Amino acid sequence: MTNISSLNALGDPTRRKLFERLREGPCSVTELVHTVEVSQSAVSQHLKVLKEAQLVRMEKKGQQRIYRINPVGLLELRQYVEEMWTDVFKAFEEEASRLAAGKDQESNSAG
Amino acid sequence: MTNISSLNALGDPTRRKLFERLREGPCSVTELVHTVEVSQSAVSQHLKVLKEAQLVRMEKKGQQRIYRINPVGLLELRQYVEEMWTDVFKAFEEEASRLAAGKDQESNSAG
DNA sequence: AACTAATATAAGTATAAACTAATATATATC
DNA sequence: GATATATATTAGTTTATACTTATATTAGTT
Repeated sequence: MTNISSLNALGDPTRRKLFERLREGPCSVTELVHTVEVSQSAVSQHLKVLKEAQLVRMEKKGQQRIYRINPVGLLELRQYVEEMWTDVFKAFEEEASRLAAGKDQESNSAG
Repeated sequence: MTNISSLNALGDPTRRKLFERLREGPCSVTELVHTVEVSQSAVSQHLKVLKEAQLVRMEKKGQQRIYRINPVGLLELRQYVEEMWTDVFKAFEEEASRLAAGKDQESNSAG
């Protein structure tokens, strides 16, 4: 569970920009290069990372390489976050009712 | 939208471990140090990053500092992912029906 | 086959970030 | 107030990674 590559991949702001550009629709590498301020080489390297995280996939079209979002990685990420969210929400609900019942138990035991 | 600090914070595997430990419940820094294989100093630094991303919050208890998950950052992350997911899902539905309707339009226009 | 366009890969460099050791701070206890 | 415990912060080092330049690959064009 800890080794969730999509989180790692989206940790970088340039990759996030690329990913968010792709959310608008599939496009070529050259187009993607225009959306960020790094070299074509850097973009290709970022795309590789995103691809390995299954956040994007690639399709050949003539000389072009068309990239688009791959739902697999995003789904993985989504499930991770949802699981977290459910747990945290549950924990907070429990704590809230605990506090509502008897708030100053801890301060009593301390002082 | 691109500058989402929770994604950045959870990009690091050590911080993810700490965060996931906290999901099980609040605990002190010393306890957190035991869950990872880095120094106490490193843990404190990671906690600082997580705190700045509003993924955790801290509360004093005697000499101890009790950390727990802060839903704010997680909610932010959740919303980001959900928005992505919705868009991507929609795009894929559209594309699927487009493919079902007339699959070989592109190959016609190319050749 | 030579040439161009689009992209990927390799190699090296620069930068950021994670880490450690040492020290400072805060709280508690004697 | 001295001492111990828990944690934060500082400074410096190491490591990872993002980046660039140059080159290789792949596909299309003449």
